[in-house]
Amino acid sequence: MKPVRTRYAPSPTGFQHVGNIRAALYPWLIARQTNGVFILRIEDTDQAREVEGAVESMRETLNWLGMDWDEGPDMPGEFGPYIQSERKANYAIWAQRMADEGTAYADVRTPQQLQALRDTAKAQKKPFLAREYRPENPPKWEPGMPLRFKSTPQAYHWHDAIMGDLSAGEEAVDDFILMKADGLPTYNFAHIIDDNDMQISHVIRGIEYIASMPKYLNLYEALHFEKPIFAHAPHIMNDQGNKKLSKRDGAKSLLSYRDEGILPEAMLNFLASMGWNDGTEQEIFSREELIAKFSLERVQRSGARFDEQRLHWMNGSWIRGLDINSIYTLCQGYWPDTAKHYDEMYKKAVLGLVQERLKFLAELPELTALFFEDLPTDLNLIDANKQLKKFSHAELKVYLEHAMGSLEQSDFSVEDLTTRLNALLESTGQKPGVLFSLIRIASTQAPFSPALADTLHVLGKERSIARITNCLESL
RNA sequence: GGCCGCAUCUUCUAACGGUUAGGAAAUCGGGUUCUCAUCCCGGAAAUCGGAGUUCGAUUCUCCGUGCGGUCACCA
Repeated sequence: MKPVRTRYAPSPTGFQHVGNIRAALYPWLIARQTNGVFILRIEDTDQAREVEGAVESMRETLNWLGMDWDEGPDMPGEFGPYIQSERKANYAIWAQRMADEGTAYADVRTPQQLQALRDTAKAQKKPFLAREYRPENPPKWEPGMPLRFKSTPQAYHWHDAIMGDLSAGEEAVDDFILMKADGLPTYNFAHIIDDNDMQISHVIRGIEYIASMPKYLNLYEALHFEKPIFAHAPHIMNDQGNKKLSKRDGAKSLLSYRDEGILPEAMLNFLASMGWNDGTEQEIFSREELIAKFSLERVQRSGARFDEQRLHWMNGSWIRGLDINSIYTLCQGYWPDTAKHYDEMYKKAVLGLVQERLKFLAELPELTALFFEDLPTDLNLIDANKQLKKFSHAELKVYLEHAMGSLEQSDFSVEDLTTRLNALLESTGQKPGVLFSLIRIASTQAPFSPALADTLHVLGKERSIARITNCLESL
């Protein structure tokens, strides 16, 4: 068995979104579970589409997710360089060899001429096959001229590790451009040369390449290259389910999910479980479990729709599993401005109360504002409350004053507060829905908050009493 | 349009040819001494259609239909 060597080979054309990165996740998982090698290769043969900073942002994305690579632009290996524009000499050698052998020919026709041919075929309702329009006396190929593969039409049956047994007729095999007029190879040529040079064992990529497989298979044979294992993963579709996820279609950068406070573990879990499961009812998988359990054979053959709600649920689940120190570290940078005057111990106490409510870290300010600043008294909260609106302000004031009497005696430990709150229920003869709502609103001025005794405890005696006094004055 | 592929609740999905078609998200109802959330209990919710093979089909075959991908000197 050949050593496992997989690769992720993005083009530096912009940020990485959910669709792209899943094409990196599968080969990474395969490499890691087999103690194989994961390679990062930059496919920058289309200079026109290149975007400044794209490589850096891609690197940042992979780092965030903890997807490390063993060979790449910044990790020299014995098969480098790992940037295609630096491998021109390699392609030139193979191009020359094919031209000499006659398995490729110079094609100096202009794009306009080619397009005219296609248009004619289309007008005649005939499929256009470049191999049916080979130039009669092509010039001898020289670097700088477009070079076109001279295919040998035949039908193919092949196996795909995800899609299963596939086949296509010979009409799917055609001549295609290997070298462009700018001296650079096309993807179709470069990736096959590189995969061979780099001894890639598994070519794992998106399903958009499946239509080209017959052509690639034909080229492998012309080159006498050994074929790797192929695996084509279905697309992740947009939330309407009608298109593959793409930047044009509004797909978000993966880094923007990081910025919103999605945990890398959750993102990895989510990405992997869209289109894959281990056959059990397990939904939450750690990085290690994913590495141990993932298999291409169990990847779904149909596209999956991107469901952000499910991502949030999964992220909340990961957040709940964190210990307080970890979550405190992660929350740096997400606190409301008003939190800057508070110490670590206080913030950790607050986190303890809101942790189970957090779906993503950027929600922190709205969930915790009440712990860091006194919100303006808002009697609407009382008037709109379905338990409290039945009472007059005067009646509520009596209850609240009564509660104050007891709270002023409290040491504000959770235990004492709980005892007192319960006692208050008896002495007023009131339901918790009324009494606790009243105290909660008076002391937080927030539409919702964590459990009452816990909240009062963290807020502290001085602050709680002051807020209730304030509310009392407004009633 | 040609070629290739896919098809289970709204969504992500499970189910050696034999199951009351399972789980999770979302949603609805109830409980956990207030709210929000967590947690627990419960409800509603699916095999695209038609033939065929078979004692028996979500599962195998064929035909429709729908959806996706692809037909560049882009990847």
